[in-house]
Amino acid sequence: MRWEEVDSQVCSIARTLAIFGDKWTLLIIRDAFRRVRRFSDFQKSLGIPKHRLSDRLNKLVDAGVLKKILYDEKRARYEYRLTPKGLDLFPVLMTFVQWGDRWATDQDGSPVVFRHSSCGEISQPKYVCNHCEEEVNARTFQPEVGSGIAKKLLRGEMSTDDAGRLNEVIY
Amino acid sequence: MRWEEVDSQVCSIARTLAIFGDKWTLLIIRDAFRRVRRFSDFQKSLGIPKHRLSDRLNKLVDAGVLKKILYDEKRARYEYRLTPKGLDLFPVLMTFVQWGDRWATDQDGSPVVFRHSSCGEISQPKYVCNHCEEEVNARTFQPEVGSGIAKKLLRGEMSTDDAGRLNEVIY
DNA sequence: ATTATAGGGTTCTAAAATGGAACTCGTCAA
DNA sequence: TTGACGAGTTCCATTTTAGAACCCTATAAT
Repeated sequence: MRWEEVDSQVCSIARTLAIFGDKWTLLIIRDAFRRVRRFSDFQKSLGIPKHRLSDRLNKLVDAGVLKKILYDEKRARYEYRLTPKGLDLFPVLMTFVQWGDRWATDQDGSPVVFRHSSCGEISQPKYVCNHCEEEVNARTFQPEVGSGIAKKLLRGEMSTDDAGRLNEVIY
Repeated sequence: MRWEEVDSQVCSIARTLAIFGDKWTLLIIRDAFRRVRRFSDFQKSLGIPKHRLSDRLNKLVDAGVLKKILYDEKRARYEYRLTPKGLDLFPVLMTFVQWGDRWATDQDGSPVVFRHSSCGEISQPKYVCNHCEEEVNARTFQPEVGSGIAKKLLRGEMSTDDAGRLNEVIY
């Protein structure tokens, strides 16, 4: 595919990357989770050029990941806040944190740790099957054709070739 | 920060994005999990220009995420395979899949579903606390200064200002 | 009343990243 | 001997980015 077609791929990873697959966007989201809300605060925190930030924020609002909330009517000033769609990125950020903690820190260790307010412990969350609660990994998880592909095959909008290799695949 | 400084940020998200924060890299990783291994197969699968693919594969090898395995001595042909460091990206990809399934599919639903071979069920994995096993979200997870920041504060390599807002933060 | 400042945007140019096509260079198979 | 394959490279046009300067409105300071 060409990059402009990425978001029309029948692949949730590709479609998600179509929104977040650039240098800055996920850092903006990270800051939003840290309660950064205003244009100038994002700019200070990230050091991103203004027009780039402006562009990214608008795209995230268009994508429904952030919403603008008026806080100064006269000057038309807005805060940028996570929508439910944006808040749902929490696991994405946490997997980045965990991977970075394991593979991309210096000798000082994890910059930040997380305390789970429900149990009070410092937690390293894990990714488990919602049926048996066992931790999952690439070897125990096999992809199968889902409705998103199956329906397109039925309607003849996809070739089995495109969908083909799925059942011989690790992940 | 400027982008070149991103990987020196004391932030695991920033450091992870320094490797994967571009259009193609995570799609290459996705394909690697799908057992795509050879240059031409990546190219066919992705439609990425060859020199771009070449560059990305080399960077991933340098980063220790992929390794080259000789499969044809005479012609010096290599396969690209995930290292343990690369395999550890599985949760990252799965969170992308889940977010995309929830927020970026058409009406046909999830393109791909996953069966957990341990229990035999179609699974929607969830992210749980490793102590109490409760599912986590932004509200129940509070960041605290970890050793990576604490040690730098002690050595005077960071200002409390940089570390400051951590304890009033959601995520 | 005048000036300064904050917040948010634009516009311009130079530098970097990207895409597309053509070219190379050993093998291998017909 | 010719053609094709796999894995690159090289060159050039296009797009994306960064950095700086400039603009505009409304409040705050003198």
